[in-house]
Amino acid sequence: MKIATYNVNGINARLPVLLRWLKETTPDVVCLQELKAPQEKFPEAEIKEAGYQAIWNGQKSWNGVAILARNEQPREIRRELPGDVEDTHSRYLEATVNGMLIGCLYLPNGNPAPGPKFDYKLAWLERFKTHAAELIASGKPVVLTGDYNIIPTEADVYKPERWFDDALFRPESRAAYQELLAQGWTDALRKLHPDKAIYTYWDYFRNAFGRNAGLRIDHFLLSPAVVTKLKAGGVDQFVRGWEKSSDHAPVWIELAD
DNA sequence: ATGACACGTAAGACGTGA
Repeated sequence: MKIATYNVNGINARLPVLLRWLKETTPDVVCLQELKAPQEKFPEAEIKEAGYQAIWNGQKSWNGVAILARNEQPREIRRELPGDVEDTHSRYLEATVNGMLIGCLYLPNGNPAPGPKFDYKLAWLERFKTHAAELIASGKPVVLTGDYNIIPTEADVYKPERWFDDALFRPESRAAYQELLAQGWTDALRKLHPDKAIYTYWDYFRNAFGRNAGLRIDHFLLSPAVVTKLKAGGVDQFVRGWEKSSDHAPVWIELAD
């Protein structure tokens, strides 16, 4: 079973790239973030034509998440992160596919920090930690994947000193990520490649991709029942080099059946 | 310190992203 995550930065702007990537790599489950499309503008027909059934949580202009499954209908569990009825951002979607619980998340960016946007990020992280603790306590196989907007360590950024004051790398953000790991979650890509420089995002400016000036901010956190099945994982970096690419690349893991 | 690029919205810049 291959599970992938991809921040598309606009599902309709990215549709040709998305369909090409699906066709070439045929993941079984796909979590998408930054749809940047309202619920009714999701390209359901094209996705279905590609062999995927989908659930999605759209929003006009910003945010938006989706879960796709190949030849299968994802069974929706929830479309909101619990803990704040006032939160209107479409940033979380949860479903079961093949008995596996999949959480698809688009964590707030949080810049500029400090400020209200950073406060929102930290509050979202608190809610996420609470929910993650409940999920891991269930003992079920759970995969929490998406754009975390957190650079976990200095090994996950091309030039750490440039990012110390950024919301993605500030101590509060990194500490929250470590607290998730302390709950018992495993960072799948880091476990598979402990010493490798792995990036999942390269900004559009200054030829960042050509210089490999990247960040690792899209992650897979696995519950213990899933870690035992982990066979492989990586970044489809070649997709970032395509015409009209997102600034993120798809990330994937392969699990034993 | 700034801005470069891309997206959506909406019809010209502007807010946002990371």
